[in-house]
Amino acid sequence: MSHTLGIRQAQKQKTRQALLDAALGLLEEQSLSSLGLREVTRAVGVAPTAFYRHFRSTADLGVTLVEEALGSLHPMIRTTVHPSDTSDERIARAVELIARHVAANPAHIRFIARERHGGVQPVRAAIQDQLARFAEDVKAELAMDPVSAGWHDDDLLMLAHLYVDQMLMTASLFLDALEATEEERERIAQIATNRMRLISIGRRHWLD
Amino acid sequence: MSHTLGIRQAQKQKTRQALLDAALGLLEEQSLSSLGLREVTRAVGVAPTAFYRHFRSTADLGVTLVEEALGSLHPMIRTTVHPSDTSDERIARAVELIARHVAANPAHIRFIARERHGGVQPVRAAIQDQLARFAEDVKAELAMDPVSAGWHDDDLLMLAHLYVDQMLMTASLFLDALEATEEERERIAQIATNRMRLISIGRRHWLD
DNA sequence: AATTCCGGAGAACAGTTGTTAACTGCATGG
DNA sequence: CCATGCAGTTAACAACTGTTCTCCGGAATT
Repeated sequence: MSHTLGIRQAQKQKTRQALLDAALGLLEEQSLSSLGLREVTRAVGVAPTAFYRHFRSTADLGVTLVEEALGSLHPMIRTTVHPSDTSDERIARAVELIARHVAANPAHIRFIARERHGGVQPVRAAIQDQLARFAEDVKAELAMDPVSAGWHDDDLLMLAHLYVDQMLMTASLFLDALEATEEERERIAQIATNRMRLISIGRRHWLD
Repeated sequence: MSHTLGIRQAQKQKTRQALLDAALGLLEEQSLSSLGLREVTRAVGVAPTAFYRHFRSTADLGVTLVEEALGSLHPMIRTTVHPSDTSDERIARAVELIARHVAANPAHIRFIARERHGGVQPVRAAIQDQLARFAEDVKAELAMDPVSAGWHDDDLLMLAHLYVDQMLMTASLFLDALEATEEERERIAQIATNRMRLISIGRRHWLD
């Protein structure tokens, strides 16, 4: 099935990835709406015009970055929310997993948090789209849980979105604490855990 | 106490406000990190150099905008969260109030949501600072409620931050639906209400 | 082996940016 | 009434931007 692509397309994808990586790096200290295409090509060491061989504009590149950052995260989300063990265990696992993911891919997370409400409409739309898909995933997993018996479909989706937003908030908190001490990060993990716990408690008593 | 300032300082504050207003308008379709000072002065109809009489940089202007957008909101927050009537009544009142505030000041809210994780550090810091103060306000009001008896201080602050974040999320949702139909906005209000309700339920059963 | 394809380079374009310096006119305080 | 202060102007600066067109070299195709 997998066709080893010629050295031509290989080179193309290589510079394309270099452009994406360079852009992601530059976006740590600015927003996408101020990212110039020359800036990116300069960072890669390539002519400005080469940019057009890969992206129509920086906004287009941004949409690709959204895909790169969130596209492969769906399985991760599903297994995390999957109702297998205790609620508290699940929460602890989720917080731990978020902390690891942020530490491993800080630039991607920062990009998403920044551009979710950023100044470039297509990118905003792409992020909203991915987050909505996350919410659908979460909803599907929540529906399997016996706790969700008797719930309205709308309320289940509401809760799913609440969880997704919470995960992003948590990620953003860890992001700000990347340079901080171990104790500080532990404190943040504790707060994030308690937030999730409180929401889960609300969930259990929703139908009272 | 109030000293009517001379026609000199009056004119100065007038153009200063014009700069702020023009910037806020331009920021509806871009991020602060891409806002140029010439762009702003051009929109006002004033020489580029005049900008320096009022702000050191666009980042400086941004910090002022944060103050303008959030500075006067503290009393509003306190009275909204104040434990006077039923929890459900309080929530309905809060959602209604947020909807009105967003409809009345969309640009300010958009600016805050956008720059909260935006690319300009001083502005980010100013927003975080204001939000932290909101959380302190909310915590103080929550502490008055008998429901909060026996709560740890940390958990009370955790809940306060959760409420603050929730308000901003709700505001952002209303923002995206400004152009939408009345029914759509009503649907969003319903979802936001349910989110708050679920959190409040979690709060009531926190000490179980 | 000859030809086509195409990622990237190079140069040039009109227009933009932030910042500087020296100025002008008018409200202000003595 | 006159001298000072100061908001805003004008002009100029080097540096930067996105985009177009033309070209090159080497991989891909025939």
